Amino acid sequence: MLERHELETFLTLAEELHFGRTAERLRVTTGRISHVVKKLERRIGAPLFARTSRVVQLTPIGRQLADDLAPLVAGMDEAVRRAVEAGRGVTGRLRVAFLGEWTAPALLKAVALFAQRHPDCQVEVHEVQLFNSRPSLVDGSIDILMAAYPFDGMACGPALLEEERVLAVPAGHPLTRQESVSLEVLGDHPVVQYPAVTSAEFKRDRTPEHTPSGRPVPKGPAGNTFSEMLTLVAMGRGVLPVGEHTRRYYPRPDVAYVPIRDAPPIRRGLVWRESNTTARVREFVRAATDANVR
Amino acid sequence: MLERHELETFLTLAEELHFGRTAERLRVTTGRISHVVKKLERRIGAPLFARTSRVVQLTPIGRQLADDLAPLVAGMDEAVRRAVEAGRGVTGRLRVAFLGEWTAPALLKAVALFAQRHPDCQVEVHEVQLFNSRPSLVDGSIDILMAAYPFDGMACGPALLEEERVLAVPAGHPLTRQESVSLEVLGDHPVVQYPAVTSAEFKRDRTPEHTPSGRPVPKGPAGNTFSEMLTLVAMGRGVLPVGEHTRRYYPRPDVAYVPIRDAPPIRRGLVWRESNTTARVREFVRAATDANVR
DNA sequence: TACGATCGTTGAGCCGGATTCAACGACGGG
DNA sequence: CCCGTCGTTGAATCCGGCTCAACGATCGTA
Repeated sequence: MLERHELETFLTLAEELHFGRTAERLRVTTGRISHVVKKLERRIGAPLFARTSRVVQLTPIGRQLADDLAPLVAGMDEAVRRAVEAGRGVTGRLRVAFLGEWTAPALLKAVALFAQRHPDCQVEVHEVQLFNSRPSLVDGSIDILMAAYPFDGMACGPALLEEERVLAVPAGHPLTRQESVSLEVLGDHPVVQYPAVTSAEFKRDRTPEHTPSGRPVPKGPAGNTFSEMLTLVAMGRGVLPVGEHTRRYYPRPDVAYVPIRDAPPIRRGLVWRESNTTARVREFVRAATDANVR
Repeated sequence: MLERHELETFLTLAEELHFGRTAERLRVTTGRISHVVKKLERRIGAPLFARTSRVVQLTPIGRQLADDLAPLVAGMDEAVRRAVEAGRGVTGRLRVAFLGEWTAPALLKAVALFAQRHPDCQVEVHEVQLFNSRPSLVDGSIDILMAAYPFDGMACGPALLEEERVLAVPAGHPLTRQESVSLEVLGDHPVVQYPAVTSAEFKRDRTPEHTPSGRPVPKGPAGNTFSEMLTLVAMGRGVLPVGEHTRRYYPRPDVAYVPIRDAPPIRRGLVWRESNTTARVREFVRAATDANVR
């Protein structure tokens, strides 16, 4: 296998047939060209160029080699160019998705800014559900997802949305008489569980196994979708800490919400497959940050 | 354009999917692999491998690049291999030729030894004439020629045959009464000239323009072939210094030969195009030397 | 014919990047 | 919980890519 500089030197000299011009094109000295060609010829075992101080020409072996190598080198350049375009270029297509329609506005602001900055890159906006959000990222059917943190095993950008947590309880539940509750109350009621497809880390964040003081939290039944989980709450099968947006976006007469005073806010932002960290993705995250963080 | 070590590192890792084995195969440390891959990824602008400390896999961009590059690199290796085979290998076909049948035995001894040493290389023996000897070498229709020195612009091996010079004169010429003559006598008689196709250096060696003492040598007519030149001598149009083999191989009753006492011997050996210095050629020259020089 | 201009060659020497080395962090399994 | 396996990281080292300057060969020109 030849070194890059050997390939470049040989092919350029084969094209120019002149040491001076070859050296100039490659930004080196003629001495370098001479050395490299000589070493190549020693390696091949025969002269590649027939040269006097007046004229340089390819020998038959040299011509054969040049004809063989030129298209291969061009192909390599093209392959690398394509890879760089895929990785560094901000063109082509970018598929972004949201999970829960109430997060769509923030995503659309990001899309607008990104589209303005990169008119050559086509953006598709999709919606995914809880059950297919991770598979969509893993199989590449979407590039970026606006989702709630934590989102295990994915790269994530800065938080774009924050909201306080509230406790969903059945309408008329005794807790509704309080202004706010502490996380400690989770030790006193079964807590509805997220479905198995969500990550352990996510579940620990939303439905902890212990209260701040260390008491175990009784596990209630699990739902397959968020609506199903709220229905379980309405049925009196348990309580569920949720974001306060739920008040507005899931208005149900059979469920009431009580602020949780000592829980950190829920953060949301963009997540994507680590191995899909292309310039497109980085640029979209930057646009989302610029558009949503004042 | 990627460096050779980048190509090798990337493709080997894409094959092994394991830093340790890749490092072992390439005889470097794993740190090196890590550095090179990281630099490549910085250049491409996106991850090429998705790696944890347990598993290494290609990203889509990495797979695309590997699939693109692998056949090109294989093609380059193959092209270089072919060139090395043409330059360094002693196989294929070698065309050797003699000029003047009396030199054939020395050439055939060389052919025999070469064929014994390199049974995989087919040798063809041809005969050329004065007028087409140089063109045959230049256009590649023969690789090596057994010829008299000097042979301008060609590479040559060690002298294989030496012979004393004699002066060809018309039968009954006054010089035939002498045991030997000096080169000085060339100043006293027209000298038959070699044809224009022969090189200036060769003509200076055979038909000098000045005697050793500096007197000019009168130029006689030129012949197109050696027989023609001897005929001019027979016709009394001039004299001609020749090798003593002429006595035996051109026995003519109308030409006599007188030894020249102060001329260096005529040397013959193998000549070939400088740009055709392949291993085949070098090996044939070596065989010829071994077979003919005691 | 001597001179200058143009070109490729050569060998010594310098410098930067290729490579190593050793310490470190991450992850799974017994 | 510790240990073994793996990949990462940054400083140190060293080799080879490259320059530089002198040289030789060749051709046009005064």
